[in-house]
Amino acid sequence: MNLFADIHGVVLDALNAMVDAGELPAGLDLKNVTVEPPRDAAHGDMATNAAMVLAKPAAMKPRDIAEKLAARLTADSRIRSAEVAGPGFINLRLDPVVWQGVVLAALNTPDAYGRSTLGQGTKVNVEFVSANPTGPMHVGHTRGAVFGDALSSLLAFAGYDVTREYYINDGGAQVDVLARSAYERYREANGLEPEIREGLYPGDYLIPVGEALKEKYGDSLIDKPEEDWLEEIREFATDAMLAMIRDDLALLNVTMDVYSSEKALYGSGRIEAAIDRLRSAGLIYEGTLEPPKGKLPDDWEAREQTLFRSTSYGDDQDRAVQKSDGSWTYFAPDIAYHWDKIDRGFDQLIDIFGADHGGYVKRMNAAVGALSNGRVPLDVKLIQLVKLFKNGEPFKMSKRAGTFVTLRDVVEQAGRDVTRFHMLTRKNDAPLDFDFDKVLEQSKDNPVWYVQYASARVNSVMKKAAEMGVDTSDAALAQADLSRLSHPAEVELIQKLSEYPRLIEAAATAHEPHRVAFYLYDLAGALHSLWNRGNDDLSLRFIQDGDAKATAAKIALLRAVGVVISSGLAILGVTPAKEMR
RNA sequence: GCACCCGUAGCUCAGCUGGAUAGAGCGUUGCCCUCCGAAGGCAAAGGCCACACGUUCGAAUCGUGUCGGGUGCGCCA
Repeated sequence: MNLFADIHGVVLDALNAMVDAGELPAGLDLKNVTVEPPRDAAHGDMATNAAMVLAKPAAMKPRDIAEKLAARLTADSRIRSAEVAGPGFINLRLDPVVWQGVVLAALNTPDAYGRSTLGQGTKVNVEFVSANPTGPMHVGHTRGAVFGDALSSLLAFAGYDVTREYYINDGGAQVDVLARSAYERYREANGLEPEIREGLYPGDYLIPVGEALKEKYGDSLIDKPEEDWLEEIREFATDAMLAMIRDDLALLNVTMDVYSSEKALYGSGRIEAAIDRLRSAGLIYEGTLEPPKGKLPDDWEAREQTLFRSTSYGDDQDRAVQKSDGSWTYFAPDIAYHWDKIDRGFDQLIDIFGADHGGYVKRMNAAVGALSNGRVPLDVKLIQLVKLFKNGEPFKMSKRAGTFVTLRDVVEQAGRDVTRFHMLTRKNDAPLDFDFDKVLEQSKDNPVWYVQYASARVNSVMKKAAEMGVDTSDAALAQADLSRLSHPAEVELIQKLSEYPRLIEAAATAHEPHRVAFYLYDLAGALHSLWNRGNDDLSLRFIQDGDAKATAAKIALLRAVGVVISSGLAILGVTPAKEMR
């Protein structure tokens, strides 16, 4: 149930009826007609801009359209009044029964309220994290992981068929570095002094890998040339790192549907096939790139290489797919990988990158556009940095000193729910502050706590009501006399609930899960506000001593709020709190 | 030099893809609570939405330009 969509439908029907009656010309484009909540409550419950949008194409005065439309709208039983205001808005006041219907919808189908068919089963692939399998995940990955997972849940809730996918960058030189680093730890496990040279990964996390290697190979690889062990150790170490990454993701409750390997693309002919496809479209050529502008690398020299004509698809310059020595650039398998996703039948692709990879957005868009003939849209979401703080002081990280903060550190200190929620309290392309103390603070300026507190309050009152003999099952509450929820403060809360389905669709369309977090904060505020009014006005308390009917109605509202909070938190991957401690 | 992101209250940020008098938290200033419906409540002050043009009935939102901040910029991943 989406109230705004319903009323939007009423407006459209009325407009069509006006066309039939000759009050409006035929063939008008109605797509800009909207129904939205007004900013000012004095403007009623909803407003439509129909008259203003249609005035010009219909060659009529907005107020003339508005008057006629308003008259028709009031014929609908859900609309109590429709008045023309300002430049041509029509302000609608709804019958109270309509608001009661919102509560009922939440009670009748708690798992479905807010769900949308917007996606219509569109197959969407969300690729995220895709951290190099060379070490544990750090804070930066954490934000990307939470964002990707929440976006995926949001899209699924909005009716899309979502696949969560991780692209394993196991084909490049960095996994060789991993192998060499692991080899040193293997030597260490065999009682030798490890030589962690500059450029190798010094982290302790490879020590157990070295020990596991010793268990498997004994000392048989000691003092052997690299070509004898590199491949085996690389595979062994990559597997170990991937297992570690899976464990890290599990800490956040993130589960991927598909892991795709870059390495598996090599030698399979798929890279060649992807490039050939571009070539047959005339988008591959041999050429030399202009030297980079600005600071010129001192060892720069012009070389001919195989280039992708990404400028045909909006990129600033063409991009190399093959190095001058004939081997692939990292971009080539990326092209093949995205083609593979297109090939698997996805209708939409979403990539989630760190903001430092912003320079690759255009070329990926170019590649996907070319490979799918424009059929498959790619939306690349960039995730900005997370700045860590402790007690308001910047928390310094240094990879070299081994003091970089891992995902595990964050989750162990802040907790999964707090971490997840807080990571979504900022738009993805805005930098995020993460203060280990503040996120655990119990105060109104901590959104996590504020929303959880609302959830706990709902729970505690429900429990109390049940103890007093109120039947708090959804079925029983749905029978309550909801017309008793007539106080403006109560109606206001219901109106907030009515916006949820609309919010879901907007957030899903924009690929912005943070909107759900902000909405929940708002909703929690509305609940707390009503709660606080109960301090002064006893008639607004949820439990009305000696008035079972009033209590039932108020508990029904409270439960409906609980339903929406749980629903929204579920999208964010956060477990609602039952009590605060 | 070019591209992308950003510029909204003193601070940190929202702003529902173009709607009416631009919002929240913190901070500031007043009242109130301190009877566990505890971990605060109510209210006020605070804005040329960086700037300038343009599109539109209507712009924080869209376009162009300028200024300021961040990021990236041959074969590295």
